[in-house]
Amino acid sequence: MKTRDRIIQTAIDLFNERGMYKTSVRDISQILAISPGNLSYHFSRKEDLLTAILDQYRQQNDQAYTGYFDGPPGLARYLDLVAHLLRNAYAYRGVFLGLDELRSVLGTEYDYGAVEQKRRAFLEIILNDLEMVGDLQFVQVGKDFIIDFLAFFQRCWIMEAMISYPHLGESDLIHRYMGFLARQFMSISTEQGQADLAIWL
Amino acid sequence: MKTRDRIIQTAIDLFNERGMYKTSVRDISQILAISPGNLSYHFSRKEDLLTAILDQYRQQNDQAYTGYFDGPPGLARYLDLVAHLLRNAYAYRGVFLGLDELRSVLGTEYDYGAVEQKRRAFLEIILNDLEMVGDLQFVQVGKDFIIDFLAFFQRCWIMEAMISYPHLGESDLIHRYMGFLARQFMSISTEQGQADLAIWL
DNA sequence: GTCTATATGTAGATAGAC
DNA sequence: GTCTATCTACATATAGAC
Repeated sequence: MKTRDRIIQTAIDLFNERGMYKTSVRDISQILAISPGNLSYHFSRKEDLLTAILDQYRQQNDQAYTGYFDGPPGLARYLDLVAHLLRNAYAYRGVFLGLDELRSVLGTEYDYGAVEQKRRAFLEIILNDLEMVGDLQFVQVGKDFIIDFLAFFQRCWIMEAMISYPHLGESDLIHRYMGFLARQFMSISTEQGQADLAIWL
Repeated sequence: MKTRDRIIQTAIDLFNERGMYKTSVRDISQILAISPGNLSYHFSRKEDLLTAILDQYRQQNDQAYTGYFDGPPGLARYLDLVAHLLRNAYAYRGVFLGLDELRSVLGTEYDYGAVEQKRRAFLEIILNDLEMVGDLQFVQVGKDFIIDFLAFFQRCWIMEAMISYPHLGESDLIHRYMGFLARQFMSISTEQGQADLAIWL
């Protein structure tokens, strides 16, 4: 494993354990038994390291989406996709809790607006498909609202999870928040769709 | 105004403008034209300052709740309460974005679990009352889910707002997120209740 | 590419004079 | 209460050996 990748992985681990705020680049280099200067060679600024981590996260999410679109649309498969996305976010939770430091990167190096747009575009396609195959129906609750809800949920659940349930592990959190999501979907699911929700309730 | 209170107010302002991460105690003392040592006299650690700010925020929220409970229950009055709470959160947005630093305080000095419990207890009373007076009905969507939703929404909206819509001002954000909330309430409102939602849609 | 050594600027925090 | 002076730790940057 290349030093660059080992730095990224160790940074993710430490960010998750202690938080970005309490993790110095010295801590990272110390655990890796490399010099701070060496770390500086690979990532001249802490923000560059952050950007690299975000890129890796985004890549994993893209793969998850691609996997979904490779198969037939269906509520069960979509919920599996979301669970996959939640697990990805959990793996990078330390970064998302460091919002304050993150913002400076999101504003400049990272085109967050584009990511946001893509996510909403995907959601619209997915929901349309699920309506088409008869799993969802948007009579009482509108499609636009559900897109807003899903965007909100996917972006923020990990923060609430770490604040409100810091003692829970990954699987408990996934179960809790997928259950939350499933209950929201109850209001827009057909009878056929509701069958797919059952395992998450 | 006492120096202590001036420190708190200046800190809130700077946290909102630049974020906690990029605001040093030196910055605060410089704007106030006092020495860093003097600031340390009032708040020996930056975390103590954070705790004081959180206390003030919590006090303002408590007042808002008290104001609601002083009058008759009703969906319109409840939505006004939420709008009030959102405005409070906006006023302290810098602190909430500093989640990473916040966590160390929440875990130790600040009994966040108790605050959380109280909030959920309030929500249950409020929703029961609104059901009683005929504004809400929990047939398709359960009361427990709505409590989870409201707790999630109130805790996280400001973070999504600052990430996704950093260019919007207070009133635009309040309008947007109250609209989001109102659309969720559509699914649990009686005809009588829906009249109260109209102004937020 | 990787490392040591080192330098600079800034952070939070403390000690002691007034 | 307020100040100056100072301590320690950190992020960041650079020079130069291997």
